[in-house]
Amino acid sequence: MWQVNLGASMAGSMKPADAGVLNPLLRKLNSLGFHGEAELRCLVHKVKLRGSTPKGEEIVGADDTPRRLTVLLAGVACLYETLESGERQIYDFYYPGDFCDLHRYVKLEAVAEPAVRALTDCSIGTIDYRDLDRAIERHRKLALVLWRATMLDSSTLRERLINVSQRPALERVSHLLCEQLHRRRAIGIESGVVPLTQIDLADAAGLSVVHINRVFQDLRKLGVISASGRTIEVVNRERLAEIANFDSRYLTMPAALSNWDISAE
Amino acid sequence: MWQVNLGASMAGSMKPADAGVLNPLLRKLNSLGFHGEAELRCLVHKVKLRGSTPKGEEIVGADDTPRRLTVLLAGVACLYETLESGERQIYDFYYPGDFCDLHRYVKLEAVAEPAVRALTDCSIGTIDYRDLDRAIERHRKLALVLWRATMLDSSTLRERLINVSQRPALERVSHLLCEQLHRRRAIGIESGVVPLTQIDLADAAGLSVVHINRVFQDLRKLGVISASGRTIEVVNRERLAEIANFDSRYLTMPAALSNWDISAE
DNA sequence: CGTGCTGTTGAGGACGATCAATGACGGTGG
DNA sequence: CCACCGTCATTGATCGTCCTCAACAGCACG
Repeated sequence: MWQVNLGASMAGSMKPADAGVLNPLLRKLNSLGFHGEAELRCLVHKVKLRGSTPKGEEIVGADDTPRRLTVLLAGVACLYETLESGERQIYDFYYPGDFCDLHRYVKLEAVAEPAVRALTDCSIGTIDYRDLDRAIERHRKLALVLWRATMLDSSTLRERLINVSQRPALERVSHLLCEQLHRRRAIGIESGVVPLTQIDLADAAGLSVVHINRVFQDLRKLGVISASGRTIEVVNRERLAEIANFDSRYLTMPAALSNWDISAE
Repeated sequence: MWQVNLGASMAGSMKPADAGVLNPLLRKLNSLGFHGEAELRCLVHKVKLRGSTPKGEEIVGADDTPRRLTVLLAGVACLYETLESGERQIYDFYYPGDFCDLHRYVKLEAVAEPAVRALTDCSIGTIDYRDLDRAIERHRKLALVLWRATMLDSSTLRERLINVSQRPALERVSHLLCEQLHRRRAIGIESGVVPLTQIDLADAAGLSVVHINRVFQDLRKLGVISASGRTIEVVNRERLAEIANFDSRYLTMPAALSNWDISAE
């Protein structure tokens, strides 16, 4: 774990080594409406890189007392909770640039909260709350931007509820796959591979693994996903989106900036 | 619609007429960790009372361009969405003091968003975004407080997802009822009456009305709810909570204040 | 005194869960 | 290189929860 040094360089022109690592975060902040070199640097400056977290490992525990914000920089993780019954419910997936535990920043106090776990090998960065506090103090718009980030999560969560509550299995799984593809594309990954297991999808869809598998057979028969071994690969996005009745709007934040731009800057 | 005048009086000592109306909001802000006369007055001052909204009426439309924040002052409302299939999914219930459309404040731009509808006769108040912006500017902690309010909504939403995704019907309905009782108690209503229809519960639980009805029969046989006609009344809370496996923690915000108290005041 | 909305009841059927094996793959250590 | 093990995927059979359709009853409203 070491402090990132951006030097005098700007985000976009960072030295390749650092730039590559933190780019997802910059991209994310941008998509949330946080532009401007000074502001960006102010926050990105404070990111401490933590080692990589192997697949299956916990990134944020349920009872951790939060002292810093976690940002996913590479890999795929999930927000989840394990119920008394032993079932795991996945609330959300995280991709590079996503904040893993923003919900704890405003809540504080170690109430049992959902945890975050690596679904593939991940690498993460952290920002101490103290640094975050100071950054917000300096650039008030940052509070709005982070708030917006949590509202995007809410939006995803609502969609997840619809998915689980209303859609039949085939549509449900398709929808989930569509979401993954869309989010990966948003961070520059064009491939149709979804690096999750059927188990992960089951826990997100609220279906049994067995049934997920049967749905996969159907999707293969429909020529939507590849029949190859382990890895899930979508080979026909259009068809998939049709089946899923997918509307990606819930995943993106409208570009318009808030009143805060006028009144609070 | 008229501007509330608190005069020189403080929140707690307002003239009965006004005090009664705005008390739920004050209570809510308090529970979110927003104390202090000046701060409270600053915001409450700006509330404009709107007439009462009859049961069934829409309070916030799906495509409304938001210009003001809506606060529920009396009655019960819900956040919902109507799907292509015609099904209604209820995401959350609102009780007096709750903000109905805080999610729009940070999102802006008229994307289709969930709407809010009155489930009983309601009365609401509004705060213009401009006033809200100014209040936040003056008392920075207010941004945190409102952010926290949205995070509480998220918490409820996660619980709703668990409910729909993992719990069998009897437990599911019981859980929903427990939540209503708990939230009503939090605003000072001790009665066991839940002023919702079976239809409302069905749309929140993701179950058919028919099945909800059957679950109700069971709950009556178990002596948990009254057998009387229309109104739903819980007569044995303990039993209900047992059945539901209810843990109310997701509904309340830990009292602890944020770092912002130190760094941003 | 109809007309709606909500609640109630019955019958039949579908979707998905559960249980129980088996297969395939990848990594590990001998 | 092979044997072993754990994880993940696959398949079959059975069962149960909940849905759908359909009809009717009750209360509340104008």
